[in-house]
Amino acid sequence: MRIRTRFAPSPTGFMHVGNLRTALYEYLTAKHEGGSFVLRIEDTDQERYVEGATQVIYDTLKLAGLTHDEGPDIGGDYGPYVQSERKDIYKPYAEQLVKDGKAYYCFCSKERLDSLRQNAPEGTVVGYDRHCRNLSSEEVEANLKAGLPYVIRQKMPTEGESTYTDLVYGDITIPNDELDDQILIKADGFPTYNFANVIDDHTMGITHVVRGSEYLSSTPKYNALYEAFGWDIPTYIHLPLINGKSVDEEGNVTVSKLSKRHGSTGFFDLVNEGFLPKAIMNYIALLGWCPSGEYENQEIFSMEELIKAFDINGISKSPSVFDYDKLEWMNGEYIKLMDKDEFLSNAKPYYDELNVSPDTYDMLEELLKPRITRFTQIPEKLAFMKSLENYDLDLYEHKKSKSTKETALDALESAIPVLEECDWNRDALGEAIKNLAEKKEVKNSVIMWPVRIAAAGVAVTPGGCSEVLILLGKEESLRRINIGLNRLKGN
RNA sequence: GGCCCCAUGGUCAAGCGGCUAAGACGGCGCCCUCUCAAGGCGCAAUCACGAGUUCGAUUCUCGUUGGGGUCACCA
Repeated sequence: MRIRTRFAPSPTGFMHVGNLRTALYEYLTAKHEGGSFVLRIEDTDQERYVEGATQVIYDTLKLAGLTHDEGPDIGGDYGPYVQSERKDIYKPYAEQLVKDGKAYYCFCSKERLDSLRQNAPEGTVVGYDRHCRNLSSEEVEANLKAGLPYVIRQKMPTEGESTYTDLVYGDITIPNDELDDQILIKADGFPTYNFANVIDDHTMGITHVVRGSEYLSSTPKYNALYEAFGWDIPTYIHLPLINGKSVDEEGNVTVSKLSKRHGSTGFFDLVNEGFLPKAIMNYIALLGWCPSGEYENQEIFSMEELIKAFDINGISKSPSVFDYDKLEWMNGEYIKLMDKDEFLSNAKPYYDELNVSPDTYDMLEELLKPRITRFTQIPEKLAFMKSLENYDLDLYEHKKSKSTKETALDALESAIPVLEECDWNRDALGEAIKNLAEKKEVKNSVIMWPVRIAAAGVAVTPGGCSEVLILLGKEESLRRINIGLNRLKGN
């Protein structure tokens, strides 16, 4: 059997990383077996329509590297792939069920349903009371003729229990009296999500339904539908949820569904913060799934490797906490793996902002690669290049480097003429400073420390003395060192 | 509240009756070093609790506790 999975997001304009991980697992489930990955847009909720939201979905999948084989934008043999364009196919199915005595028209008003809920005994939650389940056909006819608004509900069994098998969670059994007579067709004529989902999955030939574990307890409702139509029930793969962790003012740690208060949860929010799509996908692949065999203990995976390594048996049952620190680390790993071109194209916008000389691109890559975990950190790392801040002279004091204000003054004074004569490249600068230190019979650091401080005006710089001087250029470096010298002299 | 699911370090997690209970992130320490990183080496830190099954339970069963999910004319 050729596996077919689908990603069925609703166009809300926002792609939660949890949804994206579901999409990833759907993609991997299909691709690992050489199957098809289908994109379907679930837009049956007309009130929630958001302009341009579908584009966000396409953009996300593209950036994330999840290439769908069928979808609204590329077509396929099972279209249309947008539910609102399929509107007309759902109702006949529902009416068929009514004809078969497996569903019924319900004329209950929203108000009646609300009061039903409000009048429920305290602390309990009640479902629909099946008021219209046994209306006589005359009553139904009359109501329809009178133009009363109606929905179509499915008759659910009221006793016994339902069991199904999930590939991750095993056998799940739910008492049937927990199952409501669910609405299939809404008063606006649109199908409910549940109903459309089943019709679409079946008519699109979906073999494996991969979704979040929040559907675990409502799956029997879906199955009841498959059974009512006499269709095969798909293979279910429910995924553990992704949580976030937060600490309140009193120091209490709480874990709950990943949401904004834990940090960014939108795919594009993360991308805008500097997280690379590949790193995000790699990270969420490992959230709730663990590779085994030859891939055991591997952390960095390309999409191709994920496809090869993916195994449903490795999916865990318990929810996991989204760890931004680990994502940050992984992002840094991806940066380290970049080749020259890729690194530069990512860094270039920030370089341009600082008027970085192309002569220093290679050196900057070398300096920055181990020091950044996101490209957005570049401005902060190179802030010293922008201007010389009015730094504290105590910076010249450094015990380990054996630097004091006195030695610093002397170092700068003697370094200036040397630097003025020096070629402005790494080797020459390094050599010149070493020679100077040798001549003065001091440690290299006695010269390097104050020169770097004078040039940068901050204690922490990416790279050392020579690198800082090169980044600033000869003229600017000497200007700054002279300023440092004057300040040390007390002017 | 009913129902369903889950339970190994701070986090991701391996384990699928017998192990000094992997690995990674984070933390800490050391080395390297003109700063900060990176890198190398090392350390600390986990089987929620209680019964039962068994020669032997992290692993199997039951219960307790804790956590999560779900009970819409939302998807």
